[in-house]
Amino acid sequence: MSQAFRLKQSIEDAVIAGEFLPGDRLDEASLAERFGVSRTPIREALLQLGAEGFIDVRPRRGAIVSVPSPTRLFEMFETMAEIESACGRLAARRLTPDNDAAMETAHRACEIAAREGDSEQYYADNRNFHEAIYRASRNSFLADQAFALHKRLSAYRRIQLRARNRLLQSLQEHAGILEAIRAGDEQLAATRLHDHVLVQGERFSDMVLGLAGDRRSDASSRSGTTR
Amino acid sequence: MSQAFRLKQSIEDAVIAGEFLPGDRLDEASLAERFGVSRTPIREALLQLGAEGFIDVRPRRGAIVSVPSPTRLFEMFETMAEIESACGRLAARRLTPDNDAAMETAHRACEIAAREGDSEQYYADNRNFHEAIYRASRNSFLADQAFALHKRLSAYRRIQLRARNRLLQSLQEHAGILEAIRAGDEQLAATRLHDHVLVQGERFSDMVLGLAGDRRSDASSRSGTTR
DNA sequence: CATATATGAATTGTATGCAAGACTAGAAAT
DNA sequence: ATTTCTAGTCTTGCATACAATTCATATATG
Repeated sequence: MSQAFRLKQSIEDAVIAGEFLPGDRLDEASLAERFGVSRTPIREALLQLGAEGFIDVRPRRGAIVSVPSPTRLFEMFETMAEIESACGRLAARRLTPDNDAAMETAHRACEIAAREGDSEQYYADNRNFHEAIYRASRNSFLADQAFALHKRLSAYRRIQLRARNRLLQSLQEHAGILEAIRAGDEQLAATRLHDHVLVQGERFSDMVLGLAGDRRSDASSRSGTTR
Repeated sequence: MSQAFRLKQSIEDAVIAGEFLPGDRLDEASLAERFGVSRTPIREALLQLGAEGFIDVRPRRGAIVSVPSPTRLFEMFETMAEIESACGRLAARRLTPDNDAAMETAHRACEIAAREGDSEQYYADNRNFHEAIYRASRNSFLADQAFALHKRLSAYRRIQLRARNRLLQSLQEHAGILEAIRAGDEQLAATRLHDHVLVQGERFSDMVLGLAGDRRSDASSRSGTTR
């Protein structure tokens, strides 16, 4: 599986790098030619990426880079916010000097990139910072989940960071998150991470989602409670 | 992919049903014979299951049903606890009459199974109850993640629920969770769900730690029992 | 002119064959 | 007796071939 594994990584990298955009078709034959292999390991790589949710493999109709609907995208970011919150909560509870130092290093790198306004560099350093938090949760499984989702959202996060002053605001939020984790304040760390990821999207998504069904506008939804 | 997709489902079901125990080898040739297909779709199914974390495909060394270490298992349950907390928090915020009714129905079913001490039935109804909460988060992506992890842990959860009085305690916890969600108390719902899930994890990892040492030999010696 | 249909091209799904790495068992050596 | 080496067998990884389905284009029909 050496071949297929490398291919999976390569294709995933290409998608993350933006070489294939959401909606682009991932044709088995051309990928096979591009990488100089047969279709078999290409298929295996694509199916694995499909299982991870990275791409969309539709039976008999080929694979495309996933195109989440706006609603789905909100949901993904909201989930990311919840998972990062969890990481921050655990990090605040279990912080070790090692993890503290790693976060500090990553934060410093972000600081430099932000000062220089290098959004491409900030994008990379930002990822390292968040990864440091995932690891600081001292739950490698949770960290894996967080990292996987982070990768899936990278295309959209990148766009988000294009805005210039968003860089400095992001950095400031990072400082606040670090502070809360170091203070061992689980609740605060969780809240700040949540807001950092979701910014103001949460209230908006609540609103959007609320349109679908009747919100719990009190009385009516609570009428049939205990019995 | 019709073939491969069915196979993926079948193999996953077999693993969940306990037909293949953790540590068991998933040989391509015998699976191919069993399902009357060639190795190709079998390989594709296995690789997908591997990407989802259900099984462990080691390059050139074949696939086995994952055997998480006690530490890993605890991490998985802790992650499950965090994800379920998140579902509960959102459910408390967004509860609709539909979702409320679905949870109520599932809860009633659990009640009956618990009273009759039917742990196999409770196992199924319990799953429905938790799924109802996932859906009540009104975040289908989060719900998908929750359900996927729930499936991965099913083998361990099932064993856990064997303990008789655990059924009644579990039911009581369910009631408390429902109450908190209906009251719109996000924090309480999250805490109660967290504890509900993590208690299972802790109990189980205690159990695993108790018989830790033989691991593999234990799994293989039980492979003929099937129930 | 629009819609429906049919035919050919392109693409995916599965089977098979072969090469290469991993496992097993037995012999040799300490 | 234990360990190391080696030969043979078994399993996986990849390529190729063929079958089945979808897609595209052109033609026919109202």
